[in-house]
Amino acid sequence: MSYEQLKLDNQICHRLYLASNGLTRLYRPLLEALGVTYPQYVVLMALWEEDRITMKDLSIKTSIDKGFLASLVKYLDKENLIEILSDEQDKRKKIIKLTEKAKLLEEKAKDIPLKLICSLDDDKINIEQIEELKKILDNVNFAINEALSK
Amino acid sequence: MSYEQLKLDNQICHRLYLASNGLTRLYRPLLEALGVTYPQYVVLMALWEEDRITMKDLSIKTSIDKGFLASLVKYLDKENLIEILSDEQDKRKKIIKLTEKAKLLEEKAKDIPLKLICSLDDDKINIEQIEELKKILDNVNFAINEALSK
DNA sequence: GAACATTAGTTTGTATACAAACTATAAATC
DNA sequence: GATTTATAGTTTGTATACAAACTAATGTTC
Repeated sequence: MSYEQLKLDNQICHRLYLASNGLTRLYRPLLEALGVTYPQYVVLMALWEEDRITMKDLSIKTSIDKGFLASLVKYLDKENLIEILSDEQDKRKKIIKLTEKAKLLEEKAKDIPLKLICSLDDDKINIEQIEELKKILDNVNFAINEALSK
Repeated sequence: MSYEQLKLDNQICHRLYLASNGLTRLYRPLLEALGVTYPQYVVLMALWEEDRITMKDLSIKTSIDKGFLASLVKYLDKENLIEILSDEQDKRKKIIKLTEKAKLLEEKAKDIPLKLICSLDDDKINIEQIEELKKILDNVNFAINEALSK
């Protein structure tokens, strides 16, 4: 007598939840070589792309909540992967800057995305599907952000 | 000088991570009416579909880790949404059973999936895309599970 | 049937994720 | 230029998420 729309198998959200958690678990052993976790790695990726940006900009770029970002940055600082500078113009702002240690890690990290894809059976997922997935997820994420900001 | 494959914009995983977190946030206000969080709601959906199953089967059905499931079940029990029976045949097993209170909640929950979809702008995401997404995610999740179990 | 291996479930420790309340600085308004 | 408002970032509390180590019951092997 269960409602069709409440069945787990009909839930797109549950599939996304499983995929996201599953990928984080797949990343774990690969990231161990860098000594960071998945969200910490996301922060590093953002900084490898654009160094010396504020907490605010880092939060926007990664879409990581400012509160959580504060704890990630605290950890990365403790691990000597970033430095926290203060903005002389605007004393509210903090500028996050990669250390040499973190810059060297980028070289070590560059093969991780490919390794992750390769660990997945390419009979099940091919390039076209990945591209299609990317496009749909961009639309979904856009719609989610729109809905959340209402 | 940043490596292309490390750019956030090229990360399929980051999109999945954002979509999953974003949807959980969108669910939050809808689930408030039930007094449960997203993972607790997943457990309820599993039980609405198939009541009186073991922790093991519940873990398989929801793909929720057994350790985490233990804490969810503990909460649902405290909230009087489930009862925990012990299997007389096999004393290791515990059987999870919905209470009347939880069965009544199903009626209240049945509109939630539609409400969630409706909160998203349908210019951005349509039915065909959702179906396509579902299909691709099934393949991705299959490949992830295969890779994780190696 | 004693010894060993397997299975079901719990506990513990650490890291995520995020709302909400907070502090400090800067900008806007009068 | 004092008052108000907005912004950048921190802290706190609660709930995920999961690995790893654990307990207790069941199966298997000799």
